[in-house]
Amino acid sequence: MARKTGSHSGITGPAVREAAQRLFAQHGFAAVSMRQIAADVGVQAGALYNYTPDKQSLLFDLMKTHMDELLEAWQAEKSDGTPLDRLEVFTRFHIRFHLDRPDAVFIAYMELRNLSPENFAAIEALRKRYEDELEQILSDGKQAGVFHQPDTKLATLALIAMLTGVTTWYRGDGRLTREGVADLYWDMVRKAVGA
Amino acid sequence: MARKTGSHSGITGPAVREAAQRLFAQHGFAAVSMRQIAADVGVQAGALYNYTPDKQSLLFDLMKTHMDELLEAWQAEKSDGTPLDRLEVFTRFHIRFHLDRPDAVFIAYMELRNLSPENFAAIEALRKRYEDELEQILSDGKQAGVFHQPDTKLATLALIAMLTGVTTWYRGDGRLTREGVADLYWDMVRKAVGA
DNA sequence: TATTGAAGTGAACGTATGTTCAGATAGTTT
DNA sequence: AAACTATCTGAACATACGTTCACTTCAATA
Repeated sequence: MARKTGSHSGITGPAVREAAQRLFAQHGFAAVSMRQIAADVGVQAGALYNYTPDKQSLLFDLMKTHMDELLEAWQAEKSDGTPLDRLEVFTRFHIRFHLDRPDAVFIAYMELRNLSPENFAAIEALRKRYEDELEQILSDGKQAGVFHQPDTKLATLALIAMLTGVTTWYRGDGRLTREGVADLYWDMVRKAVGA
Repeated sequence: MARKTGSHSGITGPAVREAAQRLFAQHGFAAVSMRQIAADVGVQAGALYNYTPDKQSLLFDLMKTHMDELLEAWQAEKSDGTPLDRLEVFTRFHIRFHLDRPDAVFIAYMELRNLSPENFAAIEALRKRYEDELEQILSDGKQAGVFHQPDTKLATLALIAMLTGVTTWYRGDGRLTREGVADLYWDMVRKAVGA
C-alpha cells in the first residue's frame, strides 16, 4: 500500500505493482527477486518496502485486485435477459476481460501455490463467486428447458476452462480479431450446452 | 540419467524423478531446492548429481518424458473409425491419461517458462504434434459434413483447454467417477462441434 | 581375502535471496 | 531560513541456493 503522496521525484505504488505483475507473469513469482522488480522501476530494493510490507503481500495484492476487478466488472455488465442472452453476455465479457489482462490472468491461475493458506482461501472464495455467476445462468437455462447440460457444475468448470484458455494462444497480431474470437467461442459455448 | 546398476543400498533414478515431479507440482520448480528433493528421497544434495547433470535437466526430463508418453499412448490408442468415433476415443483418452498423471500435467503446463529456449522449443513441438492429432480429426469431420465448427484451429485449442481443465478440479473421492466425468465431457465435446 | 568402483557424505565454493535500517536527499510547510 | 517529513540509498544481516569434490562406505567381483 502506497504512502499518502509523493513528495519528491519518486516512484508510485501502481508502478511497483505493474512491474511486479509483468515480471511475475514472465518468469514466475518465485523466480523474480525484489531486486529485479526494483531495477525495473529504477530504484534500489529497499525502496520497495515503502509500498509493500513484503513480497508475499505484493503477490496477494495483485491477485486480489484482479479478482475484485473481475467481479466488479461483471456486476456492471450482467443483464437480466433470457438465460441464452445472459450466457452470451457472460461469454463475450469473459473473453474480452481476460484478453485485456493476460499478465494478471496468468498470475491468478499459476501462482495460487505461492499464497499463504489464508490468502489462498481468500482468492479461492472470489473465484468461486465468479464461477457461481456462470453456474446460475446454466442452472436457470436448464430449468427453462433451453439448456440441456446433464451436469451443471461440471459444465460450469468446463466452459470456464475453455474460455480462459484463450489467453494462452491469442496474439493481437494473429489472423483473428478479438470480436472474431468471441464470436467463435460463443458458437461453441452455445452448442456445448445444447442451445 | 541413472548409472548402470546400484551396487549398494542406493536410491534410483526413477525415485529421484518421482520426488522431483511431486515437489515441482506442489510448490513450483523455482520454489523447490535440490536439498528438498534430496531430503525427500533420503539422501544428501550432492548425491542427486549422480542422476541428473543439473536442476534444469531434471525439469526438462520430466516434461519430455511426459510428452513422449502422451504421444506414444495416443498412437497405441487411436483408431480408424468415423470422425465421430475418433473424436470420442480422443476425448476419453485425453481425460483418462490426464487424470492418471496430475503432477506431470501440472508441470507440463505451468513450468514452460523455466525451460531454456532450446528445451522450450522441443516441448512445444511435441505439444503441437498432439494438438495436430485432434485438429486432424476435427478437420476430417468437417470435410465429411458431420462436424460444423466454423474455425477448426480455434476449436482444437478450445477443446483441449476444456478437457485438460479436468485436472484442476477432479478428485477421486468426489461424487463423479472417472468414467462419469469422461461421459459428461464427451457429451459437451460432441455438442460443441455440432455433432 | 583383496581389490574394485559406483554411491553417498559433508563440507565448502561463490552467489543470491528477502528484509532491515542508519543516514543522505530534497520537496513542503512554517 | 529553518524545521519537517516522506523517500530513497547503500550497506549489512542471516540464510539459502546450485553445484563441486575429496573422501568414506560397502556390495560385488576376482
